[in-house]
Amino acid sequence: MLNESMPYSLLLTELRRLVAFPDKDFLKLTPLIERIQVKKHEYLLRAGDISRKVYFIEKGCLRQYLMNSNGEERNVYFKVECGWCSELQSFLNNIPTDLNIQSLEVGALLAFNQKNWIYAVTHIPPFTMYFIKAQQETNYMLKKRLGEATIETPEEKYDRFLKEEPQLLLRLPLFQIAAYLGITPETLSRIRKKLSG
Amino acid sequence: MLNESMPYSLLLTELRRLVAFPDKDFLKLTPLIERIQVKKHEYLLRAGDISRKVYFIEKGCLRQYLMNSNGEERNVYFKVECGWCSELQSFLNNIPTDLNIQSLEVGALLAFNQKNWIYAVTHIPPFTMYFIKAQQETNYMLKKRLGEATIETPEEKYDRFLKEEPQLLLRLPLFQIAAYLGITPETLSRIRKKLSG
DNA sequence: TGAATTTCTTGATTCAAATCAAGGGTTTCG
DNA sequence: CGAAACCCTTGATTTGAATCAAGAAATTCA
Repeated sequence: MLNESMPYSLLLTELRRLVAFPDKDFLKLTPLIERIQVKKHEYLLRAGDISRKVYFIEKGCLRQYLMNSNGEERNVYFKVECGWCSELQSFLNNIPTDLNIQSLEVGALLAFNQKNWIYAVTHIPPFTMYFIKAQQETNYMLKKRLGEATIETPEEKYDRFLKEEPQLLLRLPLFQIAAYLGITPETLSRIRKKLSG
Repeated sequence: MLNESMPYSLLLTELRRLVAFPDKDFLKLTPLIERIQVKKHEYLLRAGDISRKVYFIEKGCLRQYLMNSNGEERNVYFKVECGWCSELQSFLNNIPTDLNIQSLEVGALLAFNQKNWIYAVTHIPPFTMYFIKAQQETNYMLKKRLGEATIETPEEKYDRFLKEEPQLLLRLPLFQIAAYLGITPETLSRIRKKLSG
């Protein structure tokens, strides 16, 4: 019986959060995985490149972001321990991406390359089902954030952030949070002052 | 050999856009499908309810939207012929949704209930793979729209809409487009006047 | 440790889009 | 067909957040 002290235990725990994942299937999965160490501020994917890996975070924090022609950035999401970070549009179709993935901390990642990921998703049924459910979660989060992005005031966005993702406040610089909420650092600073004073 | 004049041909065409879909698998799929006629303005899902169906549009136009506590609405997306419309967070987990799905035209839909959909995705491999790819497309679209929602000006948003989804302009009222772009109908009207004059 | 860099705060000002308001046009449907 | 409801446009006004600017604080790393 696989347990929590073994390598890959974080991944197994995450898989079992959404589906029944028999040990025998997990033993088919682990040989497909590569370990990667990342530095703070290291890039894992840059706009214009083709995504070659799907990442699972054992330790650290990644951001996925878009940049417009003026060089302004918007963070699509942050992912931390037990989260996945990928850009499948590019990864699955071998086309250049518009998105960037950057590490914001020293981190430890698990990675699948294209061949191994496609093998896993087509030959390990519980992984397939896990993946569909995980994609669905991301999808739902994005739909909600898209609605909120244009309907909420800066203060409402910050309140929601505090309520829903307070742990991120402790590990991210405020200007990254501003770029996530879609407001300027100055506005964020003023909201925080107002709420504290 | 299945062909384009049969029932469900639109669905088959769409499935084959993303994966190889053998006739024998398609014949396993079609018995799982229900046909639904919808009226203009009919609701297929309301916030607070549990989603019981996944819809494929043969004819018509659906919008998926969020409403805030002031009753203001934001359209997450519009889907037309050959598109899917669903809220899997609710559908797969049997929990109430935050989202609404409404028909904007008289329409003809194909629908899967929960039991049939889960059967299809677990027992018809090409459908599984199709679904992962379709989810990934939605995901990518949402990430891009989320970034654009907070970084672009109203005029840039309308320009992009004209460039990327011009066909929607011809079939939707302008206030629905405004609620999609995240601007007021007045602002949209002024942008259009400026561009035409 | 300390200089250099980066990040955060605060103030003054500007401006674009929201809001408020009202009239004209169009569609719906009894 | 005609009244009612809905949708779109235009104008006047307000306002909240962006921008511009500068200095303080914190962090990085040689």
